[in-house]
Amino acid sequence: MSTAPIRPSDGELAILRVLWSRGSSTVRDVHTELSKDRDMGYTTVLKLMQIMVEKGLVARDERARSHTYQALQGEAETQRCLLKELLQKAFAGNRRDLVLQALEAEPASAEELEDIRKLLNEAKGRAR
Amino acid sequence: MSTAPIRPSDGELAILRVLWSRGSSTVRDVHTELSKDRDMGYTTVLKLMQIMVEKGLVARDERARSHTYQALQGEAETQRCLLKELLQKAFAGNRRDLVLQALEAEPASAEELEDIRKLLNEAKGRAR
DNA sequence: GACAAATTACGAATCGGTTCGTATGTTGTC
DNA sequence: GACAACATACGAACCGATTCGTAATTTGTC
Repeated sequence: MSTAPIRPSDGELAILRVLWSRGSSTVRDVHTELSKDRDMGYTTVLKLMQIMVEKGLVARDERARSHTYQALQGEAETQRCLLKELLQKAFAGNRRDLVLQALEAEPASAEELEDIRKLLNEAKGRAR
Repeated sequence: MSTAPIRPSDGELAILRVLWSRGSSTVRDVHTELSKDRDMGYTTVLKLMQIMVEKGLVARDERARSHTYQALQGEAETQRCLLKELLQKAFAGNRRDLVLQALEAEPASAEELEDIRKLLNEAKGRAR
């Protein structure tokens, strides 16, 4: 029923991240939030969000003078989409290698590893 | 001592993949290999590989008439670079979530999970 | 009502990546 | 040597993403 997730660009992803964490937000909200990291103009964010509406990435509520936007696809869904793409392009579909590099990217704490081990056990329950 | 890995574009990554698997190759070699999947002109591949030389992604041996190219950065190194980038941009640095989505992207076989579990144990040995 | 502040709309410049046509040079064959 | 096949070099077009300036509109304040 739901369509396949749309692959957001880097800029779009940054905006989605804000919408996921803040929920419905105005352009000003998003711009304020993003300005903490990067340095971008207000209308740049506005334009990007307008494009995202066209693409179906976000919905716009125009009832108030300041339109509010909300993400139309979930965070996990989007992450999976991007990860799948990288898995194919850079890892030839080999998930074992991907997890390996994820663990080696930076030293993992014992706690972090324990967290991941739990995930693995849950996945094992579902495995065929 | 070695410089940080260079982030290859999608096209460059496809070429690197060929160089990693075939070793030193000519433009023709790479073009033949890539033509199995996509449909791209010979000079497109040539141009791309020339640019990669400029960027320092590959080295070119011009002694023979058909120049041969070889990758200057390793596969694992490049994978880690790309993964790290995605980890920051899409997962806010949360590796647990990344592994979670990797496992959920497609159902994993018990064998695959066992493979990954082994990785985890090795990482645990190194953890602190 | 007049003015300042905030907001949306939109065209245009720019940039990196990609693609390809064409020019030019080299090699091998008859 | 002439020709065909193949190689490199390179400019140019194109595309999506990004950025921003400017205009037009609405709102709030005095």
